[in-house]
Amino acid sequence: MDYFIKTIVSLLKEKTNLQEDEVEKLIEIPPDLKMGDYAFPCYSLAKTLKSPPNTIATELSRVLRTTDSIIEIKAIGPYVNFFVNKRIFTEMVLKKINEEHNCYGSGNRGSGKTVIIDYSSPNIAKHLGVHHLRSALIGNAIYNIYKTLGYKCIGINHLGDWGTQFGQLIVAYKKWGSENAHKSYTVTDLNNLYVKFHQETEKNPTLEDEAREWFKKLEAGNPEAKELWQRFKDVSLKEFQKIYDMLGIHFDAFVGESFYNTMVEDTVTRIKEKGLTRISEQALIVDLETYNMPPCLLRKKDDATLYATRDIAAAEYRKKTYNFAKMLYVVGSEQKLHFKQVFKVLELMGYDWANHCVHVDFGLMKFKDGKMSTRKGKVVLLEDLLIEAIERIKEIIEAKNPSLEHKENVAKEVGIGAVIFADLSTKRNKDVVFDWDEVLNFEGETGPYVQYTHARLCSILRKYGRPVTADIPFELLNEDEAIILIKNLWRFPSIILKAAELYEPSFISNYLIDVCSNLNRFYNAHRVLSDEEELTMARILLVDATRQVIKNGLHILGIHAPEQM
RNA sequence: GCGCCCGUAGCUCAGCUGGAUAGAGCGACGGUUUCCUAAACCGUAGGUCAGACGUUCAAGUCGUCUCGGGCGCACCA
Repeated sequence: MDYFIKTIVSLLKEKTNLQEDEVEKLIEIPPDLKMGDYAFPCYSLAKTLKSPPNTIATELSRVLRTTDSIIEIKAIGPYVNFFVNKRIFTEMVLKKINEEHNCYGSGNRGSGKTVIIDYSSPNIAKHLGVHHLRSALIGNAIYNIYKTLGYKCIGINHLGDWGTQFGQLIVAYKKWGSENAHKSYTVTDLNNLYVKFHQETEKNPTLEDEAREWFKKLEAGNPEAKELWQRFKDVSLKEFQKIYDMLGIHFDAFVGESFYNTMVEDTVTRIKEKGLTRISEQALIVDLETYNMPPCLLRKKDDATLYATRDIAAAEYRKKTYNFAKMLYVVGSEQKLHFKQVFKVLELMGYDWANHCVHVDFGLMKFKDGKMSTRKGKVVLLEDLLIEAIERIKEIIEAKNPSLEHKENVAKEVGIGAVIFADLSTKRNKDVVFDWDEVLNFEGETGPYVQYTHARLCSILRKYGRPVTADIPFELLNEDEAIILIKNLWRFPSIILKAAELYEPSFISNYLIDVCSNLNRFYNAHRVLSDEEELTMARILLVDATRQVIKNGLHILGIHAPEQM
C-alpha cells in the first residue's frame, strides 16, 4: 500500500470506527489536482451515521490532524480531500526510480511460480499474415509482464503441425512438386501446393482419400511421409523465425501438436476410465450437456483424434513437465467455446489445476469489407507490413533528421515499434479493422510518439553530459506539470500489476501515452537546461526518471527505445 | 433458434472495477520555433455514453429487455 494512503487510512480509522481495509477501498483520487491528492467520500458514513455527507465531510476535516506528509485536509462537498507534502512525495518517487533503474516496476510476487504462455501458434505451410500479429504480440507482452513480476515464464509456440492437411500437402508435393525437389522450397511454394490441391480436388475427389491415406502413413511413422513432413516444417519454421526475429518475439519452446501425438492414446484412456465418455454418432465424446455446452469430441468416427484431444493431452503434459501455477492460452475469441470445453473436461478428470488455465482471448482482425481469409488470398503478409512500416519511417527520418546516425537501425526499431504499439494499444477483446493508414500513422497516440519522447529526453541528458544525482532540492520541482508527471511515474508498478491481473498489455501502452503527454507538456512549458545550477539538476533527475519509466514500459511491450531518432 | 463479445465526438479509442464538470488521438479550423529534437505543444468546434426500464444517496460503469454489429454452436484447427 502507498505510504500516503497508509497515513490517511490510519488517520481516518481513528475517527470513523471503520476497518482499515474498508477505508482503503474507499480512498480515491480526485479528478483535479487542485482538489487534492487523495479523497475520502463520505456517502457510506452518511448512511450509518444518518447525517448528510457534506456535514460529515466538514466535521471530519475539522477533527483530522495534519502530519508531516499530509499537510492539508479540506472538505469539498461530500469529500474529505487530502493534500500531500509534495517535497516528500517527489523525493520518494524520484529516489526510488533512480535507485531501481531498469528494475523500477518489477516485483517478486511471482518468485517460485511458473507461468506457461501459449501464443502465436501458426499453421505450418502457411504464411504469417497480419491477423497472426495479435496472438504473438499480446502473448509476448504478457510474457514480459509476468517476467517483470518475478514469475518464471515458459513461452510455447504450439505449432499447427499435425492433421489431415499434411496428407494433402504430401499428395500435392508428390504430384506437382517433386520435379522441383532440387530447388529450395519456400512457404509460398508450399502454400501454392496447398491451393493447387484444393483446386484439383474439385475435379478429382479421390485425392482426398489419398491424402487421408498419407496422413495415416504419417501417423504410423512411415519414413517417406515423415521426411517430407519434417521438410515442410523446417521450411516454415525458418520463415517464421525470420519474422519473430524482426518483431523481437521470443519462445522457449516450439512444440507443435505432433509432439503430443504419442500421448493422446493415454489421455483418451484416462478420460474413458473416469467414465466421462460415450459413443455418439460413431464418435467418442464427452457429454457436457449438464454444463450447457455441446459435447467435446475426442475421436472422429474414423478413430482419429481432434484438436481438443491434443489440447487436453498437451495440458496434462505441461502440468507434469512444468508444474505451472498458471497457464495462459493467447488465442482468438472465436475459440472461446473450445477452451471452455477443454477446461471443463480437465476439471471432470479431477485436475484441481483446471481453473489455473485461462483463455486469454482477443478480438478478430479483419478488413473493412469483411474477414481476412487465406483461401481467398485476402491477407496482408506480416512481412510486407513490417517492411512498409520501416520504409515509411525511413522517409520521415530523411525529411526530419537526415544527419541521424544508424538510420537503418533506427528505422527498423521505430517502424516495428509502431506496428507493435498500434496492435497493443486497444483492449484485447475488441475486434480491430486493419487499415494501412491507421497502422502507418506515426503522430499522436502512437509508438513513435513514445519513442520520440524518449529520444528527446536522451538528447537532453546527452547535452547535460554529467552524471545524474538524486541529491537535489526536491522542492524545486513544484510546477503543476512536474507534479502531475511525478504522480504518474509513481503509478507504473501498479499499472503492471493490473495489466498482469487482467492480461491486458494495453494498460501499459495507454499508460505510456499518458506519461509522454505529461512530459511533453512539461517540456514545452519549462526549460530543463539553464544557468540555475540547482534547478537544472532537479529537472535533470525528473527527465532521467521519466526516460527510465518510458524505457521500462516499452521494453515490456517488446519495443526498442532508441536514444536518437 | 441458443450462447458469448461489442455499441462513448465524423473516425479510432480511454474512462483507474459505482463517485465530483465524460477525456485523448486522428481528421477540420486557428496559433506556437533567434530557446534542450515541431514525430512536439496550445486553442476552437464536435456528446441524449445505441434505446427503454430498473437497482442505488450516486450509473458510461451493475441488472432486465429491445435494437444494431461480430463470433461460436459434432467429427477443421
